[in-house]
Amino acid sequence: MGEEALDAVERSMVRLRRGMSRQRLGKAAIRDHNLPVDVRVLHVVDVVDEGPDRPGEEMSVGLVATRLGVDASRGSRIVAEAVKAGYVRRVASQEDGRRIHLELTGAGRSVVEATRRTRQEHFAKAMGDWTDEERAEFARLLARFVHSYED
Amino acid sequence: MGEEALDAVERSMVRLRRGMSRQRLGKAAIRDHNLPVDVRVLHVVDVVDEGPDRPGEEMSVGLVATRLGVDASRGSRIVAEAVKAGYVRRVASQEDGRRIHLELTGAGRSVVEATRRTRQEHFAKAMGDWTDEERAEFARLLARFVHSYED
DNA sequence: TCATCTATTTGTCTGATGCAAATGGATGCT
DNA sequence: AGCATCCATTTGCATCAGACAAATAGATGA
Repeated sequence: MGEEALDAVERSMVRLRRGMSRQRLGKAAIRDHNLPVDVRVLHVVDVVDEGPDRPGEEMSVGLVATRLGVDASRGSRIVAEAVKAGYVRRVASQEDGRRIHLELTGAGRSVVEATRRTRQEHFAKAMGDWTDEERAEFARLLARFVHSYED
Repeated sequence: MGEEALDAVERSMVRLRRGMSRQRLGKAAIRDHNLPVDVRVLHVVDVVDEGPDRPGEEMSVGLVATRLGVDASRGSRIVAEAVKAGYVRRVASQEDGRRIHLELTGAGRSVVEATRRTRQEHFAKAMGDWTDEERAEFARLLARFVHSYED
């Protein structure tokens, strides 16, 4: 049942993953493309923008680390970079002195919007000759897939 | 036009990418999960299994490097690992002494099949409650997406 | 107050990776 | 033929990401 589809999805996913990880830009590329900052910083900005898992919760260094799939210490350093770059601000929790809320700064918000727009253009090009129905269906199925996949 | 769909796709892709790169298994995980070899070796095996870009062409170290999105030197080293692990064999080209063909060994082929099966089960679980039509449609659109995306 | 727990930071070591130089065969020109 | 040049691959070297473990610091409960 759906053997072919499964096979096709698997092959596509392998290639997609490769295509994505190929985008890791080194320092040289960053200089050449005149990017504002390191890509890792952008990841942090994205994560902070996504907000906490549940309402009431606050963005923390630990949560960023979890989302990025890295060690807490690595998370700490990456967040420090983002802060130094001026895209993320640390706000001390009033309730728990160990905890630190992370917020986007104005600059951070612009970066989020800019990168999101860029990515969207990129994807829009990939789906250039699709019908609206196909785009909508793909968006729906992909979201569902990602949701299940994250377990 | 399709603004929402585009936004949804973009967000899903960001998360998917994170989920995928999170799977990078360290040495410890390999030991714990009792994996046969390093994950990088598996990537090489996958690439070699996919075969060359065009018929007539042969798998080379350089092509593997390109597919993996790494430097030629890195490619060379990773291929060397795969060879050492016994999954890939170097075959000297009879036409061009500089060139080396890469082939899967029997063990390499088994690894490809095993990992492919594992991944399929993984994805099958993620699409467990989908209809056959949805799976087929997703497979179709995803393949199309990946194809365009690889430019 | 002390013990313990948790979030974050810092110290340190390993390994991935890129860049540049070296190697070695192929090809073309004189 | 001899030589210059080119290209695929390999090797030397330096850098940076990232994990593990220890240190810090506030919170909480006995």
